[in-house]
Amino acid sequence: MTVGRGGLAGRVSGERTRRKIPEATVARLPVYFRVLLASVEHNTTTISSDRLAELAGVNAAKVRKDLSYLGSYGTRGVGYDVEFLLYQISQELGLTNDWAVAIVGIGNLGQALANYGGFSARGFRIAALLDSDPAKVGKLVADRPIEHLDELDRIVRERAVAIAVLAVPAPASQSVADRLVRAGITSILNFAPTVLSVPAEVLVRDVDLAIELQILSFYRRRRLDNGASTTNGASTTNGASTTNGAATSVSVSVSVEAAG
Amino acid sequence: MTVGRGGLAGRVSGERTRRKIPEATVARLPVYFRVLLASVEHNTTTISSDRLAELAGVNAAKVRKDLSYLGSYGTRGVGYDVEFLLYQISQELGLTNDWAVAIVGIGNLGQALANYGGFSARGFRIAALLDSDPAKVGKLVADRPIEHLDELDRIVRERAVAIAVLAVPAPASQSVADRLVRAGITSILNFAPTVLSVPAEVLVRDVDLAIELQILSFYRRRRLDNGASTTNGASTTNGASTTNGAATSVSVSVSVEAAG
DNA sequence: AGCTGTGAAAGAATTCACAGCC
DNA sequence: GGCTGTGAATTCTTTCACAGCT
Repeated sequence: MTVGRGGLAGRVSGERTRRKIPEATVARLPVYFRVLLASVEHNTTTISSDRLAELAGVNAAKVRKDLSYLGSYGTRGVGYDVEFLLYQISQELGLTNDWAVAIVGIGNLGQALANYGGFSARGFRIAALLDSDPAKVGKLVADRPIEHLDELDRIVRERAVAIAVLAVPAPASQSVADRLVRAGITSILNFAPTVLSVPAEVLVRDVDLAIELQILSFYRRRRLDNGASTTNGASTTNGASTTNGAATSVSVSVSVEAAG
Repeated sequence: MTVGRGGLAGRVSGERTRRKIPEATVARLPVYFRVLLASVEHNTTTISSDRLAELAGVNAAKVRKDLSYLGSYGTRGVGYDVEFLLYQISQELGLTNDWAVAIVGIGNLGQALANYGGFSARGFRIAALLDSDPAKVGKLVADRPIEHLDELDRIVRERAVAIAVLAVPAPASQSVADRLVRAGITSILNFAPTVLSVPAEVLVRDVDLAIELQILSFYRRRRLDNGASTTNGASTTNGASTTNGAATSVSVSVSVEAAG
């Protein structure tokens, strides 16, 4: 349990037996991670829960409680060591694993994701871009050729792909998901506005962009109705942090045949 | 309170005094809405909480409780009238308002959003595409010309834009947000991986795509650690529905100068 | 003096379970 | 018999407030 500060060096043993981290906390850890990443670039070596809370848009008690689940590595009177915190969080989120990710469906959204630099910076390596449109196969997106969906099995096996980002149109999403599962994928980030049915051992997380707009619309309407009272409703400034149940998804013009 | 079924006709009065809808419920209403929209296309006229729960990936008690906040419009022994429910929800979410939306930052993600048909289907009208890169101005995306960010004030005024979708790179996001606020925008859907600071009356909702992957990674790792016990962790099949605190954002290659 | 870590209190969300209506 | 609506019980999350270390 030493590992003071400095490099993100090896952890000591006895870490597997950590308490269960609440879901709400899990959802915030990536935000802290992002903020800490920015701080470390400004050569900040130490940060207080107050400051971190401000940057992340939450309150300080929450930050302390959240971080305490990682094991209470702060120093009273001082704060947290930024690098060590980063290490702790990346460890907890499994970002040290270098997950291979396949993006399936290279329409506008798929391209946007392929070009998004943030993934690699945060422990995810894009290992394949797949589409079922022959006209797209071979084209380069983010310096990588699009491959045909039929190659899925081989690619998953050879490149040890663990996570698939599903960015195909809604009507194709279930059948493509079925193929992903058969190929051995166990985690899917689903951007299609559908509820996928998959075996229990497969994790699915939904992101639906239209739903986000609808939620925004709800709170806007409520504000207007209530005569724009400032101290009301949810999420103001930054830390909106509204609980977002099942999220939505974008279908976007991607061509993936309704495979079977 | 008549308004039986059939057209989404006029509501009766006395609706402003409805109880406060919990945040968690607000986040799920759009999911129900999406599912109901699909059901109505299959000519389903009536739906039970059980069935709706299954389609939405949640449990039935939750569905009933959620819908009860809209006012208890189900029929015991029968279920809910699909069209009427759709009307109720769209009313509640303010989808009957036809909000004008501006997409700011027309990189890959901005384009993906512009081409996403789901918005208009759900009460949002894309009223402008803005970018600060002169090379992009005038180009057509989804049959609409990109306009220069400098036109913002005029466009917001003339087209009554209420909501902005911010899809610019992270470093530009705060300054662009400042401009949006000055132009009179009061709701922002932020895709940049930053915590924006805005006046209290402005609503911000964050979506960070990398964070979604990180959350997925956490649960995957935990499963593996625990020896893949099936009955554990969060979110299995469909209704992942993990609470998603402050979400993340994608920066994507969009060119918007750091205005200011 | 400053800031973490955490029990205990308060508040929200979920789930149970069943009375009540069709 | 089937299904809604909802209090009550339970579980999860947030917030408070302060003891305890540096």
